Amino acid sequence: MDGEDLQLSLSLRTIETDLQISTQPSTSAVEMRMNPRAIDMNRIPTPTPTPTPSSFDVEDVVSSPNSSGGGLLAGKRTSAEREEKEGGGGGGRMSDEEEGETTRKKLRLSKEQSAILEDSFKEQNTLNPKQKIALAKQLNLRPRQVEVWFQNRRARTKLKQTEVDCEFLKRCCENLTEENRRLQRELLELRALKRSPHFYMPVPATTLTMCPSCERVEASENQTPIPSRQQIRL
DNA sequence: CAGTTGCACCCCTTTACCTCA
DNA sequence: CCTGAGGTAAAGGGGTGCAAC
Repeated sequence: MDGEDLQLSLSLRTIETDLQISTQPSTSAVEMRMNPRAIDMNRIPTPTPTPTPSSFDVEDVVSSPNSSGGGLLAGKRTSAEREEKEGGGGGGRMSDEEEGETTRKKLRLSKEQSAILEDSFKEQNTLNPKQKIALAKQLNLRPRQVEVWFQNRRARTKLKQTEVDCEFLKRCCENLTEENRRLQRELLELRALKRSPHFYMPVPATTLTMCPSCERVEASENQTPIPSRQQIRL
């Protein structure tokens, strides 16, 4: 599935779930029960009287007049986001009064939102701007939130993969250590055998060659009584 | 054509908040 | 009820690619 297809499927899902979302409270009743203080940060902060769910999208999309095709918005600091920040949303310190109203609260994405994001991530772990906007609209989140979620998700994936790789290398290391111990033991045994007076007696004109893969010692006729370098070095 | 600038995007690290044992 | 640990949304900084000038 290429980007365009994903885009189409996302758009379709947007339409589908828009219908569902519109009939559902954005903060689940369960969440509110669990945390009565919870503010519904999943909703776009819209000026009070007439909440228009899609109004932010319009502003966001037009926010970057310079953007050429690939970069409608998101990324580091779009003008819309800067405005958002300066308007009091973001990191900078502000008065207590302001804080009470506009401080970014740590939101918890609803299970439904997380599930949809996960599904999208499974399809594609990066989003183009259009997909991001569509997904944001579908989830009733800001595009920047979707983008951040994908960034964090990629980071989590990478961390997990690193852990798996680390575990694999650890096992390799253990196996090699064990193999090393085994070879050391074998070496000692062979040295002891070499010191034994009967070592050369039974097979005077024969040398011992060990196959490194099957670890079998094979006796073979040899013209020279002295083993070559390729043969076992004791 | 090379250099500069602005923008968008990504990754990484850190911070701040939330949840749970 | 308090607290520390773990999870995670979000911020901030640095690097890179691209288009316009």
